[in-house]
Amino acid sequence: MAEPQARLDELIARLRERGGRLTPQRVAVLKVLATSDQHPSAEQIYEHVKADFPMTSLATVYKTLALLVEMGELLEIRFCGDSTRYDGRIAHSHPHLICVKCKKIKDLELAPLNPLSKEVAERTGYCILRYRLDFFGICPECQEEE
Amino acid sequence: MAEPQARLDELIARLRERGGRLTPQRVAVLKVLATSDQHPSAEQIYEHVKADFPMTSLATVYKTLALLVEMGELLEIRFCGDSTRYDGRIAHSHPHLICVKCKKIKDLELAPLNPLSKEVAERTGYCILRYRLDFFGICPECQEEE
DNA sequence: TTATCTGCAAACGTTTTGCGATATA
DNA sequence: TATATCGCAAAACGTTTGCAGATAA
Repeated sequence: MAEPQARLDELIARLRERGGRLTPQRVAVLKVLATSDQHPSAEQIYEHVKADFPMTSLATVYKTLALLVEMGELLEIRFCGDSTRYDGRIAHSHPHLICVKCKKIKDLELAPLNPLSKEVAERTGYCILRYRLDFFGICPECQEEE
Repeated sequence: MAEPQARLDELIARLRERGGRLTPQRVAVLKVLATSDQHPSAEQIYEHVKADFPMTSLATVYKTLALLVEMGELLEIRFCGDSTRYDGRIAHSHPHLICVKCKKIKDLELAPLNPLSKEVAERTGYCILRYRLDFFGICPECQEEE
């Protein structure tokens, strides 16, 4: 869990290193990603960005997200029936806890699976790039509502 | 890894128990699911089914898949940028190994994560329903091509 | 016989694209 | 100034839906 400001600075630095331009729209997207622990969708990011930057388009949000994913600075979380959610605060593989009712996504602190990744690589001959570990369930709040 | 025929019989039995009708289109879909270890997409299932059943529609394939998912007899595997893939042979949560180049999906035999699920449930108060553990990498064949 | 299921075609939501206009470096 | 990036609107894509007709039980 990087500090939002530190993470924002990091994202800006990475983009600059890459020779990318720092347009206000992009910085606004980066700010949302570095700040939010809600694992927002593209649409949600767009809504946030529009709040203090009304002339931004959804297409630009998507283009920025695609760029960051390609740079390895953004994790995509896609699960069935819903739009892709993004984790820009922690860029390395880590487990998530997803509520199937309210669609809330939380980061989970667990022992990293890197040793397991290594074992899988050795056993299968695959070059493992990343993993996804997601637990699907019902959060305490949604359990109460039932 | 259930025997294809046994798994097919099982799927048919479950559908019958549920009061569902065994139309030829449905049985053809079940057959593909019980037989294939390729984790096919809806489109791929449709192509297979059309081979010996040309008057089937893609909508019917989707409807049958949705029914089986709801029954808990089919696992959906969705990853970014691609269509949903289905695992009808092993219905309980289990890890997969996905090649990001050729999109091949293989079942992985690992110690089950049920103890970990339990730990997560206790620590978070969530009621855990299932999990997904997917390793993304490049398979030996695709590594050679590079 | 009748409720479930089918095929069709249109609708849907998300994401991507092509373009001429704009603004960063 | 040059070119990366922008907003727009249209297209693409996978998936779902409504409905009239067909069919399994």
